[in-house]
Amino acid sequence: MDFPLKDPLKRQSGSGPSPCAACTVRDWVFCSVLSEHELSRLDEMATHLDLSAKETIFNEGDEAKHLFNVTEGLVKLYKLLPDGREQVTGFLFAGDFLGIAMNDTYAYSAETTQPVKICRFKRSDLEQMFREIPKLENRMLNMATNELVQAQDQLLLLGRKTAKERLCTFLLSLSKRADKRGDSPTLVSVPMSRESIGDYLGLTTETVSRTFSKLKKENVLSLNKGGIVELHNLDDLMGLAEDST
Amino acid sequence: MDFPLKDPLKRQSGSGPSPCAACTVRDWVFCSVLSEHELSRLDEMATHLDLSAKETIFNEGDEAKHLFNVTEGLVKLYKLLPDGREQVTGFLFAGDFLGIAMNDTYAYSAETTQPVKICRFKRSDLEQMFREIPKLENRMLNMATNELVQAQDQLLLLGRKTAKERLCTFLLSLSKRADKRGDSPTLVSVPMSRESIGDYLGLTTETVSRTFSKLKKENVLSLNKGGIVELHNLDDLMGLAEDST
DNA sequence: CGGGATCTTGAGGATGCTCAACGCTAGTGG
DNA sequence: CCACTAGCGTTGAGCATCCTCAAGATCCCG
Repeated sequence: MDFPLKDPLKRQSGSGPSPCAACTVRDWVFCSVLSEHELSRLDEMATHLDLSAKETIFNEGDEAKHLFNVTEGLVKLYKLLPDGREQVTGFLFAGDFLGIAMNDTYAYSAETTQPVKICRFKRSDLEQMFREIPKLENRMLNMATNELVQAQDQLLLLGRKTAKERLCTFLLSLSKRADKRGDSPTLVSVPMSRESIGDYLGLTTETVSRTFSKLKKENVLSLNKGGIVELHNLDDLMGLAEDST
Repeated sequence: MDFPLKDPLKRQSGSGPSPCAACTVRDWVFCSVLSEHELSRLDEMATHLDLSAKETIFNEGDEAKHLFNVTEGLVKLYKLLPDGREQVTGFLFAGDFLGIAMNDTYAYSAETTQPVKICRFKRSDLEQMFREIPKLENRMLNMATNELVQAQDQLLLLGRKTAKERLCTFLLSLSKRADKRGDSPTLVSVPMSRESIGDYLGLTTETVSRTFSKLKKENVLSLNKGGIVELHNLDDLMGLAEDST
């Protein structure tokens, strides 16, 4: 186990005195239920970190001392089998919370895929805050519930969908997220590698690439510059995501 | 959508005046954090139901009015694709809680596999109780967290494991549950059909059956009468569950 | 003891994987 | 500013695992 964040001060982001108040993703995250006063207390607890691409945030099995909030960039969560096979359990974008699925140790590894800005909290600090602010605990339960629903959708995908259905489902979910952020739902940024997509969808790099090509040929999408995928018809895509016949 | 439990009184179990106090699974479920007084209040909220095999408890998309506690039998949770493909997201045994993964509507369907005894609570009643008893909400968050960890293990299984590894992982989890209940971890009851196992593991009935036969031939297990599987060596099985080479 | 459902086994086939080569692109350093 | 290169993406051929379809065996319940 390595502890890449052992000396966080060196890498702390140089933001102002109260980063939380200026946080661009504040309304999307669990902070949204807090008052100004509570927020400033959260501020004191938070360590703000800047990470570059391909850095390990923590490893599966590490003692779960921290919780995180991603404020910028892309984080990959994954589990490994002894022989190296990898299953990506999720991608975290700006505004996503990290650290729900765990007891005393992390149940998966977390690694940056792109440069990332992240707020780190001591677990004990947050748990103390939960006890004092019940609505915060309630918010956490809600978030856990949502994650569980998502995980179950992913079980259906991995257990029963074809390669084409899997990729269409994935693109659709990226589209929905983009829409929620206020970005275009048809010009979607796909910032992760083919390999990571494969590890998320239970496929190989090659099958992901081939399936992209097939969808391009069928005029479902275009592959633009800079990892931008243009989705030609979201309704069609929704059909393809559930039943590719 | 059908509502098979519309007239619960007809089917209420004939237990004594305070079934919760006599509940055989009490210590395993969320009730365990409650005092005697709180428990009797829970009693008043609960409806105790007896169901036979293959009954629908609720369907995916139904308004989530109730939460449940299974006290006896076996419940199957599943999701369907439009063309009928099925993914089982979990099996619930005595002591398991039902209703975590949902917001306003159920995210999956629930159906009895064997005759089942179940306690039903109105969601609004329980939520009121959560507000009054924070440790209950905390317990729910814990349970949700555990389910999430399990779901992620299942993602790894469905995305990256071979048929043999999947079946061994499944048998091992049944063995662990049996052990926790105080039953033998090597003489494990497998009360669900090959088809349900397949729908849980992302395989077909035939592949499940063939894989059982293969494991039998390799002397990993025996298939005894009455759906009892004898596991010959749990350590070997743990190896096979992660790496079948 | 009979019969329907479940389980097992077999043969053939399809989807997705492996191995391999090639093309593209972005980042680097001259 | 451009050429180089390493990593990533694409495409192809052959193959393995698991699926489909089908028939028989077994179990369990009435």
